[in-house]
Formats: sequence, C-alpha cells, structure tokens
Amino acid sequence: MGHHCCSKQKVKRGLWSPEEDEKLIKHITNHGHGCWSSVPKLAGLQRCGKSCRLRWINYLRPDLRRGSFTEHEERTIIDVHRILGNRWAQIAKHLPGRTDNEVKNFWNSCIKKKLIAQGLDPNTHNLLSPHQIPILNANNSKNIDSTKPVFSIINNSSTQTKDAKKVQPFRPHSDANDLAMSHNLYESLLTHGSSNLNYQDNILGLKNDVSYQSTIGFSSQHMVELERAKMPILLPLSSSSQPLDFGTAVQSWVANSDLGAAFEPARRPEAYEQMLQPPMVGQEFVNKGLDLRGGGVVQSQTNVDMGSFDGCNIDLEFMEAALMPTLYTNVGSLDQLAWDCN
DNA sequence: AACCTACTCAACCGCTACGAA
DNA sequence: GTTCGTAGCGGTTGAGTAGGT
Repeated sequence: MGHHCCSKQKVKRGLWSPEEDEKLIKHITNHGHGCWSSVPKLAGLQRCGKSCRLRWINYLRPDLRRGSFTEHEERTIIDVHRILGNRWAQIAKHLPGRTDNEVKNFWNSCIKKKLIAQGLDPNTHNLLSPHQIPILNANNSKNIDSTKPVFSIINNSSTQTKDAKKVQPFRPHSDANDLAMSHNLYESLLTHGSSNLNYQDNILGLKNDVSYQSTIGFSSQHMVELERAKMPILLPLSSSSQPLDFGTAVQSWVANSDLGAAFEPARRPEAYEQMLQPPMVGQEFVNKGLDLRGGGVVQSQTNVDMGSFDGCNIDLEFMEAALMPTLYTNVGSLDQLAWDCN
C-alpha cells in the first residue's frame, strides 16, 4: 500500500539505505529540491516526495547538528515550551541545527519525564497536584531519578513568602474552576503586591538574559516594541494617561471584567509571536493600534468597548505562562534558573 | 546465551494552511 | 466560491537496540 499522497506510485517505505541517501543528497545539492513531489522521479528514488522531504529535513540537511542536546538547549526547550506548548517547529527554530522531530523526541523521551519526576506538569509547567503525580509517573518512565532536579530556582527576593508557592495555578480556560482560579490570582496580587509583577523582569525574563536573547534571536528593538505593545495586549485600553504597571493592570482586569466571558478558547500568545517576528515599523504598528510616535500606549483607532472583552486582545495562555513563575517562586528572570542536570 | 522490557528515534499518518487554477 | 496540489506540522508507530534478569 502506497502513501495516501502518492497512491499511484509504487513507493518504498521504511528506513532509508545509504544509496538512497546518496541519491537524494546528490540531487538536492545539484538541483535543489524544487517541488518535492517531483524529487523522487528526478532523483531516481522509489519514495514519495513527502518521504524525501522528511528525510532531507530531519536527517540529510548539511546544517543539522547531531549528537546529544546540551544543557543550554534543554533549558531553551523547556523555557520556550512553557510559553508555546507543543509547537515543536517553533521551538526548534530557537535551536540552530535541530529539527522539530528531534526536539519532539527529546521532549517525549527525556524532558517530559524529568519534569514529571519533579512534580511538574509537562503540559502546563505548573506544580502537579499530589493525586496527579502517581498517574503521570505510571504513564512514563519509572527510571527517572527524582532526586536530581531538572532545575533549581534561586530565590533572590526578600519579598518571597512561602504562601506564594501555595497559590493555585491560574488556568484561564481549563474547567469549571476557572472563576476560583482567577480569584486565586487576584488574591495573590493583593496579598503579595503588584510590585512583584514587574513586566520587564518577569515576563519571559528576557531583558537581563543576553545569552537567551541571542538564542531566540531577540534584539533590544524587539524589547522596546514588546514593552510598547504590552498594555493593548493585556487590557482594554485604559482611560488613564498614567501607564499602569502589570500587576495593577491585572488587578484592574480581574476586578472589572466579566470573568466568565473572559475565558474564551485559548489564543496564541500574540505578544510572544509578535516578539519573534521581524520588527514592525511605521504604519504597520499604527495599523495594529500601537503608536511608535509617542513612545507610549495610545488609544486604538478602533473603538473599544470598555465594559466588555470583545475588543480586548488579552491573551490568557500567555498571561498564565508569564505569571506562573512569579506566583510560585517570584523568580524575576529566566537567568535566575540555575540549571542542574548533573 | 536467551529472553524480556523499556527506550530511542526515524519514519509515517492525518490533518491544516495556503496558493494557484 | 470550489477544487486541487503542495508544504508543513504535531501525534503516533514500530524497528532497532540497550540493559536487566
């Protein structure tokens, strides 16, 4: 049985032989891949185009980096996964020479188990509840040494309290507990103060982490734009001319919003994606309701209903990902995560 | 040495997005 | 607006292998 995509052809399946690899390499080196569906014929291979493409991308490409993942790569995967989830192709873009398949396999065979062994939910990166841990452990490796931390967190904050670690996970779109969860967030903000929620230092922890910025191709210009963009992303535009700090903003949001209506299906973390895109300039920024001219957040050109979230581009997944380190640990930056994989 | 189990990772499958006709 | 072909993605599978008994 051939592939669905090339059922007319008699194609070979399974592992590639060195001869096949050689043919494919020679063809692509000399002619480029062009249209993948025509590659097998032109290269003299009895494979489908899809298979050729996969073989080239995942194994034969000259710029691939083989061998074990480094600790830095592992850390990058976890950090980016916390924000993006199982978007392996996006994650792989932050690891030069690594493929999405490779990252995915590494995650499933190694990182995932380490996180579970540490009592962390590999999907949300939140602490697992006690009843979840044996279930997840049973579904995964029994050979993980849970005495070896995946990472340890250095607490350098004098304002850290034990209570901060007890805060329930904020899961904007998980289940019927949403409302209670959001109130936990709100209470945490009131209890521990919004000063702990410094946008620049806590969201993504990028500002002070030069090596990490370099890893993900992040420039200072991106940071400027991200900072300028933060309030329209997080909140309905404020009528106040005074910029709100992030914690105050979230308080305001929770206090003023219809929480039920706010829990919409997950959206992609636009702020992060925006950050990864080439810098927006001029008119493009204005079109998105942002203003480069004044250096601050200005009223969007579109009307925003201040009483509802219909016009709000708030991203709950992103908020959750960004907030959790703060709520649990008050870690200010990702560079405060001391890696210990030994 | 033989068998069993768990693990790794290359490859496949099914789906979606997108552009061209 | 619809259909078709292609590229790309994430989930899953299964062959090969390492390690334990």
